[in-house]
Amino acid sequence: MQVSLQALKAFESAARLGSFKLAAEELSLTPTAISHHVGNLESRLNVNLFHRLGRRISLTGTGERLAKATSDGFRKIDSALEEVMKAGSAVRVTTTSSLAAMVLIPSQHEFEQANPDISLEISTGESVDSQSYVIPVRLGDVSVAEESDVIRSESFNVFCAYGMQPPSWSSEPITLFTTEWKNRSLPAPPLAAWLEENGLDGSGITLKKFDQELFGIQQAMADNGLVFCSTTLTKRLVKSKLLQQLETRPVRSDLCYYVPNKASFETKSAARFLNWIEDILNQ
Amino acid sequence: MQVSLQALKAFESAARLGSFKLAAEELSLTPTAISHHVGNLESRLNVNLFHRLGRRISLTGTGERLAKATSDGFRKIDSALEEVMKAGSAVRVTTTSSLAAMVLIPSQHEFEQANPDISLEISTGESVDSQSYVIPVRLGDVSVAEESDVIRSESFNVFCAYGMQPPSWSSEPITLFTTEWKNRSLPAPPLAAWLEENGLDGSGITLKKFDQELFGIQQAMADNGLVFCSTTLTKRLVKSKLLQQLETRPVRSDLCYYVPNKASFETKSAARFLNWIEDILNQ
DNA sequence: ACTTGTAGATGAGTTAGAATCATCTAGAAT
DNA sequence: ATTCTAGATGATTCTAACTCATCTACAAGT
Repeated sequence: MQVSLQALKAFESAARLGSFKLAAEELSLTPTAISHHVGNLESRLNVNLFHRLGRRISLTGTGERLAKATSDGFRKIDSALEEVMKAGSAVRVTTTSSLAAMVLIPSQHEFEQANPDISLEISTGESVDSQSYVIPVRLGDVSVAEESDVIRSESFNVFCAYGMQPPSWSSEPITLFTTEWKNRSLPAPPLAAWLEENGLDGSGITLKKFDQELFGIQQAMADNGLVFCSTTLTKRLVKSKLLQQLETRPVRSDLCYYVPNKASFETKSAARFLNWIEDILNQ
Repeated sequence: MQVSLQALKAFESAARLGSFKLAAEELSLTPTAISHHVGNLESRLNVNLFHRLGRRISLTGTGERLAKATSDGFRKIDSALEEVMKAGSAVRVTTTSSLAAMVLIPSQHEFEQANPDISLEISTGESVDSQSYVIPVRLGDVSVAEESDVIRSESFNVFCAYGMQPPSWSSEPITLFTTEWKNRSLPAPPLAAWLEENGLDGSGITLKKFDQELFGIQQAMADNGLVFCSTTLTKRLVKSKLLQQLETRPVRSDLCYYVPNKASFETKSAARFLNWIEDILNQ
């Protein structure tokens, strides 16, 4: 290349700010460096870019044209770069309220401790800014998700508050919280399969339904009944003795957590997050 | 600055060409340098820009986005630069047919000998590409042109072919070529003033008019008569003994050659040309 | 008119980082 | 299996970018 890009950057800055001194400050250089760069540029192009009126400078016509183009060009490059840098330094995740509240947010601090250079942002609901660079962790049908995108297949079981006496299924009346998704295309929690697996007929059970697993789990923790829900969401609560799993056998469901196009996330931060969450969810 | 512009340029080139090797050729570097630059960029941004499939590379999504923006940005800068460089290495001049044919073109070679780094392009008529960077040398009214833009005030006199006997104004019938500009707003050649200055009454003179001085001068050189015209145009012909000036007194006119906004031409080439032509025209 | 301060130019000297070289690896072609 | 090509990696070299020291020109106080 004929002229150096740094010289152009120096010129662009000086042109925009109307001063070598200010340009030097902006680029963390000395005014001398700017002067050299601009001089170099002018002699290579055989054109005066600035009028020198003693110690005051002003753009020539040619200078103005060049400045406009370089400013536009560098601005374009800078903004793209900023985008990419944002993507590299932070991981943004959207997911369901339940996974966020029960798993991600409680573990957020731990992740950031282990990865001090990455800031983790967790949000729920539809991502407002439908930017790329946001990692969606979705709950969906295993048959719909790409196999390689799945990070956790869901099993279901029944849980109660920690330290409670597990109920005798036949005698007492039992309140069981479960979930009915707003989104009807999602497979329902496999309650029937679970009853069968555990030889129960479900008589004496009063079902109460929420549209998010989160709420049922909270009810169970408050000892207002049992909850039939995902083992993924409860693992942490069981470990920290806020919830206990009944001595029943869990059943697999058709639900899974998956990240669409998991392999398409190129940042090292994203890769670290994805490895981490897969570890967390699968023990 | 966080990332170096040269690294971006290397990346842009590699992305566009799909190969480090080709990028290296384009930028006159070694493939190693490209590899280092891209690697550096990736680690600074914490993002993979290329998939490495063995010895084949392909852009990641992020890489593609960044490549698009950088390509656009650099292209913009490059094209502006090219414009400016063209302006710096060549001088383009438009002027009247007469000045071009009688003065500029005959001296063109001399100018290029003296300024081997500058190529001089001369054209006549309206400049088709009304680009800036073209220097118009106009013939006009001194009272219209800015004083500082004037490069030559016109004087008029009568000329004949070299070696001819100057006519005796009273006895013989005389053919005198003169000019009537197509553009009627231009001051006419000061023939009346010239006759008065030289104590002649004009009887016995047959006037023939062209719309360009050029033609009258050619007629005179072909010894078909005398020509009343600009001393500027004929100076060279007189010096090279193709034309001779009569022993009459020249008269000043309101015409002049001028370059609109002469001071606005910032290239060194333009400045050299303007100095040179001013020298030529004023001896 | 004489300081004083500021912005930039200029030339010499220093140094960071950019490029190369040497070496290595993986895949493609023969 | 061998060879060839494209790229990665690490050590070394070297250029050009930056700074420092010095100088000039102008502007604003005093």
